[in-house]
Formats: sequence, structure tokens, C-alpha cells
Amino acid sequence: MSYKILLVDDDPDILEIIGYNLKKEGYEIFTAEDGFIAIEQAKKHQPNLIILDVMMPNMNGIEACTKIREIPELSKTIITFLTARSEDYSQIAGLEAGADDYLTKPVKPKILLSKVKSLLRRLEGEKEASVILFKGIEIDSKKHKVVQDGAELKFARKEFELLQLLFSEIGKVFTRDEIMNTVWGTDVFIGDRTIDVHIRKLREKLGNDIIETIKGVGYRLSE
Amino acid sequence: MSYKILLVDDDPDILEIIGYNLKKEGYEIFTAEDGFIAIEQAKKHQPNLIILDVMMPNMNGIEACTKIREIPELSKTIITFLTARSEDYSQIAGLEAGADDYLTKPVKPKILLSKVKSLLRRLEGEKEASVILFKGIEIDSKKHKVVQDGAELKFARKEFELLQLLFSEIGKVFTRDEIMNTVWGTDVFIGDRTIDVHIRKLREKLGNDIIETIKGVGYRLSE
DNA sequence: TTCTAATGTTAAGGAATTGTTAAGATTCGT
DNA sequence: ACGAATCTTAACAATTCCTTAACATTAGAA
Repeated sequence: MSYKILLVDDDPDILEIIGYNLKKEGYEIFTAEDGFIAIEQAKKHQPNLIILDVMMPNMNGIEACTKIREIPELSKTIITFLTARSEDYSQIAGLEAGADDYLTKPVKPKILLSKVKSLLRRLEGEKEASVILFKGIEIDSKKHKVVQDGAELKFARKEFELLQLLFSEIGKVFTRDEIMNTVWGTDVFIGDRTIDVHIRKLREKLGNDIIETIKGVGYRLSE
Repeated sequence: MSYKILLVDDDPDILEIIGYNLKKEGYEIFTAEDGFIAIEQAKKHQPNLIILDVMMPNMNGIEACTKIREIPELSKTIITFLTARSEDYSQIAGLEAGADDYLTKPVKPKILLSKVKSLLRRLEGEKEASVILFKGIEIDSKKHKVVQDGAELKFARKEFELLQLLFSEIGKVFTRDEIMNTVWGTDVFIGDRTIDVHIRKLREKLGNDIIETIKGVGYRLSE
């Protein structure tokens, strides 16, 4: 899939120069000449990246950025500013408005491209992120984070590993042996009740209708 | 310091007109009448800006531009083309060759001046920023600078590197091993408490609600 | 239904991990 | 080379987590 980029600048020359370079790399380009149009375009096309000039008539880049950041569907959109000078104030204000980065003019094609690529790479990372969603429970292994209905739940290490295992194949029954070998390793011997206790803690936090016991076999997520 | 500008055109009249106007503004002007001379002059004087005619005998402006772009010492030089108005193709080719902007003939002095000024002004502010902002904390890796709520905080090297790592992927859990390998390198062995001590110093400066401990796993920024 | 093996529950002690502090070692700038 | 800043370590404190044991409950076979 090709990434969508929205360019916003009141100078058509800049739109053309940057746009030309980015199109050449295979990006899908949209343009806007002021903040109002930018917001419209952003809503319409949901770009992955917005390159936003700070100084513009009507609505300046910082205001536009603030507005865009309030749009939920665009929460994953990366915004980068274009600043003419190294105006420290505008840089800081821009970052506070929710921008991810900024570029300074003049924009050299190579610098622009490497920057754009690196910013978009950030998105890819998020896409690849090992996040599993099931019954309103979101598990992010990288962040070691579990969110249920918007609230974060805390899990200790073993609990988290057990949870990960169960979520690794939703609905599959994991035997006690499998659980032991995966969570504790083959060289550790623990009593039978230890697994139960951990299962219990998971149920305590997630609710009782998530993990199902298959007596004599093991545990699974109930679909 | 006055800026150096190299004018390249095969028409001596144009060199004189443009040159006169720019000198009047205090710029230091060099001229060349074809691409070969232009490259020589560029190497010799390292101008800040080159205004390059596209249509020239011997070596045209696009070729010259490409050659100039290959010279490392001139990587910060801004190049702008001079094109007759209708040559769309040359504009595109020029951009591909690495030009930053273009002017169209006939060149009106006032337009020329404002363009030149704006191009050079941009040069002043040229720098690349890689800034991360999170919870009111702004990290500028290039400047080795951290600002929290407007106030600058000082971090020693290891502290800063550790902070950078944590901020490089907000929310991700970094294990002790990852931290060791990134901050200390794979061939250095440090005790377990060393990392704790550094984490402690970060917390001391940033507050306790920024860095979270995931016991048995590692540390992360708490979102 | 009754019985039994499997699982659920609870709290507590111990183990493992991390936090804290200060002192000694090292590095850095002048 | 000297003093100051920084880094590392060790000893100890604090905290969290894991495991276990004892007992309760349940599911399913006979």
C-alpha cells in the first residue's frame, strides 16, 4: 500500500517542488493552500503524513495542527511542520500543538525524502506491533501492556506470559504441560496449583467469562 | 557576513543586470558564462547561492547542477534555475537534478531580490531537528538538550543516552539487556544496580510518573 | 446420586527483583 | 595535573512477585 501525504503551503512553487519529489517516490500526494483546506483534505483522504507550513494566510499551521489533532480518525497521522527560519518559538509551539517533527526550509529533496521515509517507518512499526485484540482486551507485547475497555490493567511477568500464551492462539486449548513448558521452561518444576493460581489472577482482572477450563485437558479462551 | 552568489548565464547583459541589482544589496557576486566555468567558480568561491541559467552552450544548467550537487563542500549551497517561462520540461528536469527553486525570465529586479533574500534567509535557519515531545518533555538529540515545561534540564551522557533510548519508542518496554547493549555496548559488563542508579537519576530530574518499572521485564515510559 | 479426581481459593512465607545511598573509581575539561 | 563532574559498585532496604500448602468446590464418571 502506498502512503498518502498531504502537503500544505500557501506557496504553489513549494507544493510543486515537494510534491514532485514525493510523487516520484511513489507516494500519493494531496495539497492544500491554507489551514481550512488542509483540514478538509485531511478528513477526506486520511493521509498518513501531513507536511504543514507554519506561516499561512487564514489559518496558520499551528492552529491547523491543533484542529487536526482533535480529529480521532487522524490520531495516527504524523504531522511535521515546515518552518522558514529557525524560529525557536514556533518550533516549540508547533510541537506543543501535537506535531511530531519539523523540517526547515529550504527543503532539499534528499533530506526531505529521508525524513519522510523515517517518519513513515515509524508508522510501519506501529502496524507490525504485536497487538492482539479479543473481546475488548488489547494485548501489546512490546509495551507489556494490557488494555480492557480503555483502562490499563497491570499484570506481573508470569501472568502476562500466561496471558500471551492463551492469546497466541485464540480458542485453542493449552494443556498444563504446554503452559509449563512455555511459561516456566522445561527445566523448572512447579506444583500443580501454581498454574491455577495464575489463571485465577487473570480471571480476577479480566472477568470470569474469558478463560475457560476444560477439565482434564487444560485452559482456553472462550469464543 | 555577506553572502556569496554565483550568477551563471551565457548572456552578459543578464549577468550585468542581475549582478548590478544584487551588488547594490550588498551581496558578493561572481559570474560564469557556461557550465564549466560555473563549476570552477563554485569550487573556488563556495557561494551560498547559485543562480543557474538552464539554456547555455557547452554544458547546460541541468548538467552543471548535477555536477555541482556531487561536490560535498557545496552540499549547503542553494541552487536556483533561471528558465524561460514556457519550458515546463526543464523545470522538472531541473528539480530532479537537485535544484531548490527556479526563477522565470524575464527577471524583474524586485521579484529577484525578494526571492534571493528569502532563499538566503532560509539558509540561516538551516538545521535539522530531531525532537521528541512527550508529557511536556522535549528531547533534542542533536543539541543534547532536554526541556521540561520550558525549563532546561541537564543530563550527563549516560543519562541522556538512556533517556533517548526510552524515548525512541514511547511506551515500549526495554529490558535490561536491551538497555545494556544500547547504552553501554555489547562488550562492556556492568553490574545490575548500575542501570537502576541511572534510572533513579532520570526519575529524580523528571519526576516519578514518567518512567515505569515492569518488574522482571524492564522499564518503559508510562503513557 | 455419589464419589473421586481435577480444579478453585486463600493467605502467607520466601525468593527474586528493584530502589536507595554513599563512597570509591574514572573521566573530562581547563 | 588538578578539580569537578560523572560513572560504577557494594551493601542494604524495600517492594513485588511467585510458590506453596491447606482446604473448598466442582465436574463428570460410575
